[in-house]
This record gives sequence, C-alpha cells and structure tokens, in this order.
Amino acid sequence: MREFYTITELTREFGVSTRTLRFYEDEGLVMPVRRGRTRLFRPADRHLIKQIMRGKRLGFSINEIREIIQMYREPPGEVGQLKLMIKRIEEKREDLRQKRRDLEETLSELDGAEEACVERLAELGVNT
Amino acid sequence: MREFYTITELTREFGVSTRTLRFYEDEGLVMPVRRGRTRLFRPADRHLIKQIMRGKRLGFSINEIREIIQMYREPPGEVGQLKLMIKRIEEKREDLRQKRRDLEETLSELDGAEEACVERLAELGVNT
DNA sequence: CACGGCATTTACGTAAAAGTCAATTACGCC
DNA sequence: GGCGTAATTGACTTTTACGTAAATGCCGTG
Repeated sequence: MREFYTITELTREFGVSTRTLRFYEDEGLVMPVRRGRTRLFRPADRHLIKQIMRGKRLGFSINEIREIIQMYREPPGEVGQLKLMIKRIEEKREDLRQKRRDLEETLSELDGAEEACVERLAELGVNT
Repeated sequence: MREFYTITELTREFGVSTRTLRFYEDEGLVMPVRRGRTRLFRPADRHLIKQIMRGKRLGFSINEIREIIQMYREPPGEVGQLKLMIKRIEEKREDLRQKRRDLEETLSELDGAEEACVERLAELGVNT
C-alpha cells in the first residue's frame, strides 16, 4: 500500500479532472495533506474518492454522499447521537432498497425489450 | 382502467409539480392529448411517467431516460436498426449491473456502520 | 355574469456540479 | 540557475432540471 498519491494519478485512476477532486476538497469530502501547496492523497482519501464515485453512479447528490460518508466514520460517543445515526443509516438503507427495486424492474423491462427485438429479427429471417 | 387523468391528479400521485410534467412534455417524454388547451393524460402516459420517476431515482439524466424509454417502444422494422437497438439495450444493462454492484457494496458498508453503532451502544450499556 | 379556481404560456431565475481559462508558483534535472 | 512540466488558485462559464412569476384562458356555480 503506497503512502501517497498525486492528484493526477487519482484523476487518471478515476477518470475525473483535477478540478473535480479539488471541488471535493472544497466541499470537505476529502482532506489530502499538503507538502508545500501540493496535495498528497493518502490511501484513506483514495478510498473516500472511490466511495464518492460509487455514490455518484447511484445518483446521489454531493450532500447525500457527504451524509453517507459520515456514516462510515467512527461512531460518535454520545447515546443520542448514536441512536440518531442508526436512524439515518436505516433511512439510507431504505432509500437504497427502493433503488434496488427500481433497478430490478428496469432490468427486467429491458430484458423484455431485447427479447422483442430478437423475436423481430427472427421474423425477418435473421439468425442471431 | 380510467381513460384520462388530469395533470393535477398525476402531480399528486407522483409527488411532482405541474411544471415538471409540462417539462417532460416539452422534452418529448410524454405526449398527452388535448381537449382545447387542457392536457389529458392516458394510462400509457401515466405508465411512462412511472418509468421516468424510476429512472430519476436511479440517477439517470433526462437524456438517458429518453434513451431507455425508446427501448421500451415497438422494435424497429429494419435489421440494422434492430441490431443497433440490441447493442444499446445491452449497454444499458451493463450500466444497471454496475449500479447494482455499487448498491450492494454501499448497502453492506452501511450494514457495517450500523453494526459499529450498535456495538458502541452496547459498550455504553444501552439495551438496543 | 361575475367569480373562484385550476390550466396554460412565456420568460426569466437558480442551484448543483463541474468545465475552462489565465495567471502564478514550485519541482526536478541537466 | 534556467527551463519545462506539473500543480495551484481564482474567476468566469456551462449544463441540467426544474422553480417562479406574470398574464391570460376556460369553466362550472351561485
């Protein structure tokens, strides 16, 4: 496990621009350390970026991603906070389960659509 | 099955504004018929809106949703078009499968986070 | 018929999430 | 120690997906 990554290494790995990674830093999603003015991303930052990209692919906004990321952190020490966090986690999970239902439905409709295409091809005498 | 729905009925059902439904019409996603200037949505339009909302929840852009919706339509008559459409459908499916992987990972990380919270509560002597 | 209430059209506004550009600044190396 | 490459910062721009406001139309009811 390497100790540091430069910004351009990570832009290449994740297919985003430097502007994007700096934007995430401005938003407080990642906090790379500095050597002089240069950002040095640690493995933990890299992992966070991975989670951000996942969240993006799932259609979460930056704010939602921020919330999710906070859930991955060390649990708070106070009971009320802990219970609140558990509630929030449960809500996010419900959200994700809804997405999963949406996903399965969409997938199966696409299956149907493809089948219709294949049948139509068969009618036209094309061997698939 | 009712023949027509008014715009406000559908806004209530789907929790969106009239502006949104009119926007979808401008974008060519739905094509309600008119009585005078008033829009009348048929069951097919309603079903389309349902699909649009699903796509939105999954984080697809309007353009992506438009593409997906076109896949649900009657398959084209020409062989080249059919093969192209099958390719597009396969791409979308791959996209959805990626989302599904992202989803499962996020869900299991949330599981872990919740567990950590519950444990922490137990340490504090709270009965969950 | 006047009115309340929902619909429509047109036009402008805006927040989120970056993209783009220009002007520095710093680093590595020969 | 000069030079090219890479990184930074700041300002401005863009795109998407609607929101909002103003002016007007239509229609059933009392």
